Order: sequence, then structure tokens, then C-alpha cells
Amino acid sequence: MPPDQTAPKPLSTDISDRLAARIADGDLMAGDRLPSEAELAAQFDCSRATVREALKRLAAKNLIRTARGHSGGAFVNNLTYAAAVEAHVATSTLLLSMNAVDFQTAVEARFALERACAHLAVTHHEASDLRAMKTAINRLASKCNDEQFCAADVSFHRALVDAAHNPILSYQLAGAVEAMQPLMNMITYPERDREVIIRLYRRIAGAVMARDAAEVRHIMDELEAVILDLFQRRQSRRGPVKPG
Amino acid sequence: MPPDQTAPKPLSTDISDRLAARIADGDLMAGDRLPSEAELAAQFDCSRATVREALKRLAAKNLIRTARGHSGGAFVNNLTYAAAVEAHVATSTLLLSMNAVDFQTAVEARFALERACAHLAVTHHEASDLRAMKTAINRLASKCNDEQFCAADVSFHRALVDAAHNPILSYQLAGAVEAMQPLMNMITYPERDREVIIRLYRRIAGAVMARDAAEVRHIMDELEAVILDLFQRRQSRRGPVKPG
DNA sequence: CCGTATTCAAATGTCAGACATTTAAATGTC
DNA sequence: GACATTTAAATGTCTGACATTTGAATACGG
Repeated sequence: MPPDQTAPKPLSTDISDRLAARIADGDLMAGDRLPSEAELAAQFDCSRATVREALKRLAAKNLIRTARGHSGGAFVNNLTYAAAVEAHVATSTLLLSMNAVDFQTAVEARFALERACAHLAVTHHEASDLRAMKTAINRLASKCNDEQFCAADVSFHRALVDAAHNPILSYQLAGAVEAMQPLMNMITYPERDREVIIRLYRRIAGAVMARDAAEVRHIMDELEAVILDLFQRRQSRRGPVKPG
Repeated sequence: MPPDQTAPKPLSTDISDRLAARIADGDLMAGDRLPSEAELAAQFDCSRATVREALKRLAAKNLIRTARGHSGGAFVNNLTYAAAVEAHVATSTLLLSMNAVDFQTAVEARFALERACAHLAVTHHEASDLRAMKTAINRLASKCNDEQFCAADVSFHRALVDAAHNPILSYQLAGAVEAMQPLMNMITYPERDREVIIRLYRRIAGAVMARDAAEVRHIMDELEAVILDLFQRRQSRRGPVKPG
């Protein structure tokens, strides 16, 4: 005899869900001010503490911001791409670290996404994008440790993403690429391999400039193979991973 | 004379940030139980209410879950792909609706991502993936209203994404594709155009089965052109959008 | 009349203590 | 040993208060 299959969700959860729904529906628009905590407490017939817990949840999701003082209160946030990217990166990073993603899967996903981006970059890029790529390549070519190399690497890929000039794509991919940086940092880049990689990057930049989509795709296939090979050589050098 | 440039963040925010950092650092692992609210209040030298507000924030970000009762408490969540996708979809949907993304940009992003996916689907797909695609196509071909057509459309694309058999990619793309559904729902699909689309889908499924990556890419270019044309015809039929 | 200082009011942020509810373990009973 | 009861620990909620911040109204002096 199941007494009450409906899991009775806490009141604070219910309140935050309802407010979130009103925001999603456009009932509460960006910039609107929510009623004060005391008013909300009266509306929902609960205490201020309960309302506050609900509001903190909305704030955590970036749906509202709160201000103190005379004309303060809770205001519906205008969700920006920058804020969404930040949250996306944080979530993706945790997701990857908690689920023990194997390197091959990560590399595969990353390159798949970047190929998509490069496709658009070929047709949409501007001069500034090429400059950004070249700056990143120069940083890669300078003497630097592995971590700096990786950071410059991210810069290059970020430039490639931005060259697509599509904010939605940038939002999606920035999350993926940045979240994978810790994984990428696991690689060590011997001098000889760095040269190979840099040469491929130069060719990518050149192909983008020449607006040759097929060539870009082809180079990225090469690049992916190089990265995977690099990782596998590192693995075999260190021997199989021992559990525990 | 700026007295205190450092914006003093509320204590509850500080606490949630610190706990979130401990989770991200792996200091608190999935499944671990946080100290009870009373203990945390003692540790941070604050009241239980303040601790609770901090915990609600973490719960909103899906970092912890709470349970009542004797051996209840706050436990570090094992972040699953499914949960992350749900959050990602919600955020992306809001982001798109709040930032008035134009249709062309959305379509461009969507097809760019799907091309990336299709590339992997060609090499990674299994028989079950092809079956899922065909099921979706059959639903598309049956008599249905625009909304049902769109839903089936999403199913097809979801099947394509899953065929890549890369969880990271699925996570990223599911968010993008599902978030764009409201935009896609804006289109009306006349009978003649449906046939065109369905024919293209059949060809995609066929090319995936034949493991012909170039052909898949080519068909998707066609498909994108068709969708854009469809939208533009609809726009011109209704005339330019009037403000207000 | 204008500019400055003071006061005020409204709102969030925090605290303390209490009670309600849930849950599993400990205990008692047959 | 199986079942019912008690109990303890934890979250969920309420109440009322005070602290702090901030813009606006007000008072004052020139």
C-alpha cells in the first residue's frame, strides 16, 4: 500500500520552481523586480526564510540577482552569453572529472566540434580572427612550459571558434573546449611534437584564409591523429595504468 | 577615496563558493556526506539559516542533494550526463529566448553541430541507430501537425547524435538541439516541403549506413539550404516584421 | 534658491531559538 | 526470531528580532 507516491517536494523548492517557470514563460521579464521577500512570503503563505531559500536557488541558476538597500530587491537577470558560458564550463568540467572520461572520447568530441566550427570560420572569418590565430601560434612557438603551451593551444582554438562569428556556437563550444583543458594538460609535448603541431596550426590558418573548407577538414583529421598518437605514446611509455 | 573596492560578498555566498570549490577540487567526492547544518554553522561561525541558504545554492547547481531523517543530510551528487543535459537545455533555452537570436544564426549553429556529429556517426553507428533514424522518419512521413512534425524532427536528429556514440558530444549537442526546438517550431511545413525534407533524411540515413562521410556532409548542406529557404519564404509571405 | 548634511524608510542579510517531520536505528515485547 | 514501539538525529519551517545598505526625503546654512 504505497501511501503517497507523489513525493511531496519541500515548499522552498516548489516556490523556486514556480518563479523559475514564470521567468521561463516570459511572465517575468529581464529587469523586472520581484515582490519583496516579505510580500512573497505573504503570497505563498510561508515565512521569509523559506522564500529566501527559494530565491537563493534562483540566484544560483543566474536567473535573478539581488540588491540591498532602499530600492533593492530581486531582479530578473538578463542572461548573458558570458555568464552562460561560465556556468557551462563549470558544469562540463565537473561532469568530465566525475565520470572518468577516457582521453580518446574527449579528443574525438573536441575535434568533431572544432571541425564544425572551422567549417563556418572558413566562410565567416574576418581579418581580426586571422590575427588572433597568428598571435596564438606565435605564443605556441615561443619557449614555454607544457602548461603555457596548453593555454596558448586553447587560445588558438578559441580564436577558431570565434572566427565562426556565431554566438550560439561560441557558447556551446567554449564550454566543451575549456572544460577539456585539464584533460589536455595531461599531455606532455616534446619539442619535436610541438613543431609538428605548430606546423599544422599554420596550415589551418592558411587554409581558413584561403577559404578552403575541404583542406581545413583534412588538416584537422591529421591533427587529431597526431594528438591521439602523442597520448598513446605517452601511455605506453609509462606502462598500463594500475588501479588504486 | 574608494573605501573598500572589494565588494564584500554575503556570507552565505562565501560559504557556498567554498563548498563548491571543495567539490570541484575533489576534496569532497561524490557520495560524501557534508557535515550537518548545525556543524557547518559552527564551523563557519554563523547561523543555521545562513548555512541553509548556501546549501540551497549548491542544490540548485545539482552539486548536492539533501535527505531528511535519521541518516539524512547533504550528499555530494554524482553529476550524471542526464542531469547535466537537463540543466544545459534549460539554460540554453532561456539564453536563446532572452537574446532574440535570429533564425539564420540558430540554423547555422545547429547544422554545424550536426555535421560534426554525422561525421562520427558514419564511423561509429550501430544497427540500432539506423533503426532509430528510420523510426523517426516514419513518424515524419505519417500525417501529423506541425508540432508533431517538429518533435519527430528532433527525434531524428537525436538519433543522429546518439549514433556518434560519444557521451560528451551527446551532452553538448542535446542541449543545443533541444533548446532550438522552440525556434524551429516557428516554421510551418507545407506538405510539399515535408516530402523534400523526408527525402533528404532518407538519403542521410542511407549515406550513414554506407559510411560515406562526404555524402552525408553534402546532403546536410542541402538540408540546411532547404530549411533556410523555407523560413525566408515564410518571412516574405508574412511581410517584414513590424516592431511593437 | 542652491548645495550640503541629516534623517528616514525600505529592503536584503543575519541571527537565535523553537517546533514539525522524516527516517533509520535501537529497544522492547511476544 | 518477528514485529511493534521508542528514540535520536537530521532536514524543513516558523517567528521575531536586529544589522546593514542604500536611495530618497528633509532640514539647515549660505
